[in-house]
Amino acid sequence: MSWTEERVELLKKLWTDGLSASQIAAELGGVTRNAVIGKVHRLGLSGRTKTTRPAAPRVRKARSPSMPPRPVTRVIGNTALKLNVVAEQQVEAEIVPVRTLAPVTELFIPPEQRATILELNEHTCKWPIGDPGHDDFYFCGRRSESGVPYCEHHCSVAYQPASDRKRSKASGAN
DNA sequence: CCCTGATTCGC
DNA sequence: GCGAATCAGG
Repeated sequence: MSWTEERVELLKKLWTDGLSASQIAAELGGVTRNAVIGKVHRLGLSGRTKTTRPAAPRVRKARSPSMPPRPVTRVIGNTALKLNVVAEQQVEAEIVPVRTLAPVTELFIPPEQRATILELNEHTCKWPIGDPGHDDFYFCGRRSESGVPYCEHHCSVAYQPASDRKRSKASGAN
């Protein structure tokens, strides 16, 4: 493929939007990221304005490698009641499908990095994108550390500290 | 190993 | 001008 005026314009737009060379290459199709970078230099676009994020989004590591973070069930008073309390909450959790995280601005995932559920494995990010049941539903599918369910970006989203989320203060005690 | 952009150099 | 190969870095 050649650098038509259209493709150059799209390249300029995506580059100044802060997409990486490989993402742009995927978007354009028919070119490699090397080609994109080469073109960017020839156009004199290199050295993006400071809006560029540091390569990969830095994230804190998932705490315990084996055990995913989980809301702690606090037991006040007679700890002998603990098991019952947990059991009740689990039952409730099954019938109340809620994602309480605040809406997140999704990354742009190039189409060829996206994964269907059948393509997920221990090395792929399992972050769902879109609505299940719609045909535009897919999973992030980027590389994740072995055994870690999400890529770096979605780890940082999934394990976002509670202090960063919108707080819904429970009014009454209980 | 995954990724990033930068540079070189034969075509 | 183009882009694969390579380099340097996170």
